[in-house]
Amino acid sequence: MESKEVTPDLYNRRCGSRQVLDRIGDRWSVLVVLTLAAGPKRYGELAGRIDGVSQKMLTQTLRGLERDGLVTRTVHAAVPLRVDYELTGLGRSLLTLLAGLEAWATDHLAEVEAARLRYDARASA
Amino acid sequence: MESKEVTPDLYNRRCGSRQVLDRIGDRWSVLVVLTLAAGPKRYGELAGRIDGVSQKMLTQTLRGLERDGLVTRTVHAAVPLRVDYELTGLGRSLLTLLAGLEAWATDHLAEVEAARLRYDARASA
DNA sequence: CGGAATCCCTCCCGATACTG
DNA sequence: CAGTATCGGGAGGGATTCCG
Repeated sequence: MESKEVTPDLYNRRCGSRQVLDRIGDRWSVLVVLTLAAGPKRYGELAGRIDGVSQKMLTQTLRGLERDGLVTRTVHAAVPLRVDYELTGLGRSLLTLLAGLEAWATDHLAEVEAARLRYDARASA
Repeated sequence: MESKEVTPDLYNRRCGSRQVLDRIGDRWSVLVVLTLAAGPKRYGELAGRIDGVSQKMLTQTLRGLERDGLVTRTVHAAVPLRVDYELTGLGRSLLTLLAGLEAWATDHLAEVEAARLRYDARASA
């Protein structure tokens, strides 16, 4: 039998918690979840809001989030077709943390950029 | 002049905050920072602790973190060579958030896995 | 011990075209 | 409008070898 109750080990690549982290680490997942923070959005709205994402990656990301129970996908049988995506309770619980990351990125952007300049100056010296 | 105070837009791929998020989103960066939470660690200690990371990726990740001002690299001129890595103040400020992610991954692992089973069952039906 | 450099291959992702 | 299918380039990342 495979190990199980050995304290979820993020550092073990076979541990599920590592896989969860991998999804969070996905470039687009974070942006999609944050975009859905304000409420349900249509596919096209997401595509328009998130700069640089291809339709393929957006679909793939949404499927992954849906599979993990973070978003729901609702098809409205109309013409033209309409599909809404919305955060689940689980998704919203993650949203809190991701919003924290967004805030951190914004708040410390200047420090990070300053550090980069310093580092690059040294490297070229 | 380039724009500046226009509210950093995470969704714009050219915005620096997006680049910061990309680094956070890096698979190994998160694990390295979390590993350094307990205090300074040698290169070899990091390599041994983080399952699945190659020496190349570990070095590359550490360079990136150092460049962004999240960790410091200290060389002790001894034989054999000894190099310590340690979180900076900036790194520790991020650590708080990452620890939150780790906790989330652990706490909601079961829910995510359950959601996956449900999704996969539907998909194959 | 802690890297740097090289080779090489996978698979991520974007662009395009087609379907319901 | 909201996808699926397919193809191809390129970067990411592993294994190996050599250096200080």
